Amino acid sequence: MTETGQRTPSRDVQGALVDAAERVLVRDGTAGLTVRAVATEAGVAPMGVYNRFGNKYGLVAAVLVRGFDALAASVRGDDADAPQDRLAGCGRRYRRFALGNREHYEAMFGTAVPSDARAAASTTELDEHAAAAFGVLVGEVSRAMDAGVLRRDDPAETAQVIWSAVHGAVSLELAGVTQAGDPEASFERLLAALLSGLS
Amino acid sequence: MTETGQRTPSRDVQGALVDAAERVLVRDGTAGLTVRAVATEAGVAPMGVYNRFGNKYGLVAAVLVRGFDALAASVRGDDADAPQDRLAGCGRRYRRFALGNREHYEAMFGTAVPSDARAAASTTELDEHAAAAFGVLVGEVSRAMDAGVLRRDDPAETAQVIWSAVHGAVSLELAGVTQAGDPEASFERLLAALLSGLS
DNA sequence: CAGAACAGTAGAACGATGTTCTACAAGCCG
DNA sequence: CGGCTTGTAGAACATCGTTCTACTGTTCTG
Repeated sequence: MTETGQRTPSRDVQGALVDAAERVLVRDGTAGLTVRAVATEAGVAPMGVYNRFGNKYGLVAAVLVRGFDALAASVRGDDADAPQDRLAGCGRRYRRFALGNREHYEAMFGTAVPSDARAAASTTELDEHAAAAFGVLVGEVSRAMDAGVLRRDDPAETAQVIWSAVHGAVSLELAGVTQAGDPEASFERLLAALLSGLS
Repeated sequence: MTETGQRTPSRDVQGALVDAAERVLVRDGTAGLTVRAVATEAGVAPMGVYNRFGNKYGLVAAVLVRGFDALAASVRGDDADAPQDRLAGCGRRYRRFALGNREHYEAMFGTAVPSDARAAASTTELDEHAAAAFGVLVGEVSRAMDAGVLRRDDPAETAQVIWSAVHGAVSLELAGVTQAGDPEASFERLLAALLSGLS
C-alpha cells in the first residue's frame, strides 16, 4: 500500500518491512518495535509480517542480520593503525558502534527480544551472520598473535575472552548502571589490562 | 484475599506481593512477571500493586533490591581462600549466582525491564542496594591490592573493570550467544588474563 | 468510641499488542 | 488464461498495564 492506497508489489514487501523496522527501531527503540508500527511505517498491511516472516520475531531477526553485518564491518581492523594498537582500535570501534547504534545493540544482545522467541524462530541466517561477525574478531586476534602483540593461543578462545569483556563494559554503559565516572576511560583501562594479560 | 476470600490485612499486602513476584519471576521469568500473575500468586487484588508500589515497576524494583542484596552476599570473599585466589573466587561466585538466579540477573541487568520505566521510577533504594553490591567488590579489590595480588590503583576503577568483564561473560552465556565451547573454561581464561593484567 | 481516611475487593473498561481469521481482489507463474 | 499466492482492509480474540467505580473493611485520630 503506497501513499495513494495502492497495493505494494509482492517483491517489495519484504524489503519495505525490514527497512521500516530499522527506522522504527532507531527512532522508538525496541519497545516501539510493534507489528502495527512497522507496517504503518512501511505503508504495508500488518498481515504482511506474518505472510513474509512467520511472526514478529522473524522480522526482527532480519533486522538483526543487518546489525551483525554492521558490527562486523565496525570491528574490522584499520590498516592505518600501528600493529600494537590495531586490536585495541577494534575494541574502540566496537564500543563506538554500540553507542552509536544502541537500539540495534540492545536488540542484538539484550533481553528485550525474549529468548524463547529467539530460540523458536528459524535463525540459521542470523546465527551465520553473528558467527561471521565473531569471525572478524578472531581474524584480528590471529593477526595480533602473528604480530607478537598477543601470545600464541587459540584465536577463537582469546577472541571470546575479549568479546566478553568489551561487551560487558558496553552493556553496563548502555544500561546506565555502570559505576564508572568516565565510561570511556574505564573502557580504556579494561582494554589495557586485558590485552596486557593476554600478551 | 486469603484462600477463604478474606481481605488481606493492609500490613501484609506489600510483603505478600514482593514474595509472590519473586516466585513468579523464578518460575516464569521476566516475561511471566505480570501484575495479574503476581496478584493471583499473592492472593491479593491487582490494584494492590498500584496502591502500594505506584506501578508495576515499583514492585519489580522491590524484587531487584533483594536481587542486589543476594548478589552482594555472593560476591563477598571467602576467608578460606588463599589471598592470591580470593578475588578470583569472588568472580566465580558472581558467575555462579548469575547462572543459579538467571531470571533475577536478567531483571537486574537486562533490558526486559524498559529503561524508561527504570528511570522514571523512584529508585533511590534500588540505586543504594546496587551501589552497596558494587561496594563489596570494591572492598575485595582493595583487599587484593593490600595483599599485593593487584597493583596499587583506584579500587573503584579497578572494580568496575572487573565487573564489566565478568558481567560480559555471564551475560553472553545467559543469552545463549556466546561462541565459547566451554563457557566455564572461557570464564576462567578471562579471569586469569584480566587479573594478570591488573597485577 | 465515633468518624474520617485509607485502601482492599471485585469487576468493568480502555487502549495497546501479537496474532488469527474472513472476504475480496491484485499480482505472479506455469 | 487459470490457479495459486498473497496484499488489503477490517474484525475479532486473548492478554497486558492501567484506571475507574462502588462497596466495605481496617486503621488512625481526636
